[in-house]
Amino acid sequence: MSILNPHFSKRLISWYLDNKRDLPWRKTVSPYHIWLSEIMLQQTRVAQGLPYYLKFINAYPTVQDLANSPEDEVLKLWQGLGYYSRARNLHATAKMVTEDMNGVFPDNYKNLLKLKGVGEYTASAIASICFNEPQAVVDGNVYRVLSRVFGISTPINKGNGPKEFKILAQQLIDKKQPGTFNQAIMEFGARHCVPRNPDCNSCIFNDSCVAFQKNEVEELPVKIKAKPVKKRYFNYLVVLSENENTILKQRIGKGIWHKLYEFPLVETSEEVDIEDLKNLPQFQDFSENLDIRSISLFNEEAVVHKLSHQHLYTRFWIIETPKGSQADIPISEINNYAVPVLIENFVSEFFENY
DNA sequence: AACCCGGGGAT
DNA sequence: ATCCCAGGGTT
Repeated sequence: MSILNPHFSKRLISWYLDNKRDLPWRKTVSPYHIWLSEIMLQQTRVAQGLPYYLKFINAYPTVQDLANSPEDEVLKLWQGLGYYSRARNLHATAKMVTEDMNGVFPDNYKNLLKLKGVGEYTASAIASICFNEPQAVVDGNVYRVLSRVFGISTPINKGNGPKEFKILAQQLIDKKQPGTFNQAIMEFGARHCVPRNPDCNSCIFNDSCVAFQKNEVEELPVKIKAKPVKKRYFNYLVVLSENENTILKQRIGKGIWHKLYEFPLVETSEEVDIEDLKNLPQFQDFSENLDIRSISLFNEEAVVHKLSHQHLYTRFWIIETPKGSQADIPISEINNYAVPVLIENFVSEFFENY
């Protein structure tokens, strides 16, 4: 017999009050601050998101400040945090709240869901924490805690798995303190019921946890495996003019790093040498109106930039041009542009002693 | 329903 | 290497 509501929530919240971390967004119920923290923490660890949260509330004390900032500036502050659609949607929502909603966030789950970048999880988090609405959150922590404590082997990322867990979480939530319950179950998953080697012997649920009793803790939750990563081959064309200018392009359309900046890119299906590169139509388009004095390869060994779903084998080609070429961005100003970490790493290495 | 979207930390 | 992280949008 598994643990029943309300014993589950009482035990959980008691644990939380004794063990919760002291985090800045736990000192407020301001929808702007809670919303900002929740967007940043999507698929992102607290330790990684925290410095960005502090940067943002410092740069943008209010939603109006965020709305009035140029998108490029928001992306620059977001640089390095990944999943950049979050930053674009964040900015769009700030403008919507400021311009169309009189600067006031929606105060309930249903209307919060209408905001760009706010899905079921985030709407539930804001509604429960800021407005005391009993909407249960279901994130990676919740899947893990519930699948183990209740011995549920339904895959969390297939079919009606998500719905099944949402229903259970909704049955368990403490309707008098939904925000505390939601944060408690996530904190418990993050700090105690961890993915690997959890300390079940000291767990508050070890008298009732189905997975512990059946020795299935390591098998839960069940998750369908992702497809293997794709390999891609990037050749960045790093222009260096005699007067120390370069060329940056903003990425457009679909795909990774939308709206971030990078050097002109030639993608190939495999690694290429300098002669292959020169014969590629993309390179010929690039060099059409460019007076190239020399081309040299910066890194013989490709830099492998690893994303969740693709590995980018990257080589940087240094292309020297005379003064007054098309290169229009002073090298010293590259740092003003939002660039992928891959580019940032190259820039800091290459130009460190330039 | 399947696929795409980053970067980093833990094991 | 592999897994996972306070998920959401698009197709």
